[in-house]
Amino acid sequence: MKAPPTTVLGYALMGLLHQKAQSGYELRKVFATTPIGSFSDSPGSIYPALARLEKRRWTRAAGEAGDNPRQRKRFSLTAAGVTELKRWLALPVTRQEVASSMDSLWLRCAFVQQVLGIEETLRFLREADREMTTHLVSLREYQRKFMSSVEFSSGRLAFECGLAGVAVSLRGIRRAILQIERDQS
Amino acid sequence: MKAPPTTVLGYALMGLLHQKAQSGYELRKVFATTPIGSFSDSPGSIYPALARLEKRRWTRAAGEAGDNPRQRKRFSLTAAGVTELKRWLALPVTRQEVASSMDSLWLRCAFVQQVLGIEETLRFLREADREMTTHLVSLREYQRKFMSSVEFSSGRLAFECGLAGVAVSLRGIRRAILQIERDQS
DNA sequence: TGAATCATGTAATAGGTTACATGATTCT
DNA sequence: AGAATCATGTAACCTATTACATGATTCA
Repeated sequence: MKAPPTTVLGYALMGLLHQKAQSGYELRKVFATTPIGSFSDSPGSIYPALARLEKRRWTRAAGEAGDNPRQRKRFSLTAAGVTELKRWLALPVTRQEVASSMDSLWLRCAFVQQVLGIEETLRFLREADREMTTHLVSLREYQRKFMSSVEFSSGRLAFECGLAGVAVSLRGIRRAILQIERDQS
Repeated sequence: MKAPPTTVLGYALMGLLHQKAQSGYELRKVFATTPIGSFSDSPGSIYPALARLEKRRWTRAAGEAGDNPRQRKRFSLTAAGVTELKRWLALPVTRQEVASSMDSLWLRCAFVQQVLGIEETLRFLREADREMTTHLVSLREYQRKFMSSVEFSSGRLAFECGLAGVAVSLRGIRRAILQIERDQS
């Protein structure tokens, strides 16, 4: 239908810039040295992505000394950038995101509390809970219907690990919900 | 360095064609209706991918009636295709694959036993065990060093779920190894 | 001063996504 | 016959990847 405003990488960069203004090089190091999603740290992905954000006026680059383009730049979110980041984080959790874009969901999960606050986090986690529960049910149904034959068991292993991974994530989310509810009362 | 022979999608198609010769439409339905990886079922991805495989002589298309290009085709693996699939499945499990291409690893896992047999499956699973163990250790080290501060806990949630997911997968793989060893004796 | 690293960028290429197009078959 | 679905394909666009290029800074 309509093209999405930017890519998951774009939102990852915006989330990191929301924490603090940084240079492209520092952002690359985050991707290279921390287990935040699985984004490439290659300059060929980061700098074009930053340029796209700048063209949208969601970020602003401040050259630290003079206007030499080869100088270190400090990127920061604009007000419009913060708005867009918030919009993306507040987007409803869909069945499709849970089924085939868990990386995007985890990324939103990583930023939502800091950017939107605890109320919205709770809403977000409850939505994730609901959608993942549904997804898990349909995975189990599929397993019952089509994976019951013993055939080749490493194929089953792949399926079961995927299923177990979803189940674990769901448990984590439920625990987080309970924790927040406990803290609030 | 050098471009990979084909994409993960290409190997997914080859793995499915190894099970049985199928049409592009049937392959699309597999992606649309089963939880095998998260490949798009759009014709714009499947048919070009099949065409690439055919150009490499890894698959052959047999038109079922006449040579009308709009007729249903039945794709099957050639001998060279089987060789290439086996080569890919036998590739060593690397740290990098475990850290940022688990989808490729699960796909290999799903096909390895059927295509390479039980001996190679055991070797594959043991390699995966080794690399995932190492990865898990480094994740825990990162957690100890940088995630100890309480800061924003939904960020921690994302990290911990990722970590728990790896731990669960690893348990699954170890259980599979034990199962195979038990069956062999 | 020379080497390593910091820091930003570009060019070529290839793959995926969306939307569109087209013909064949099946069902009512 | 008309509608729905089966079935394959193409075109435009965008993004990521790889490799290369270039200048600035730091440190021995």
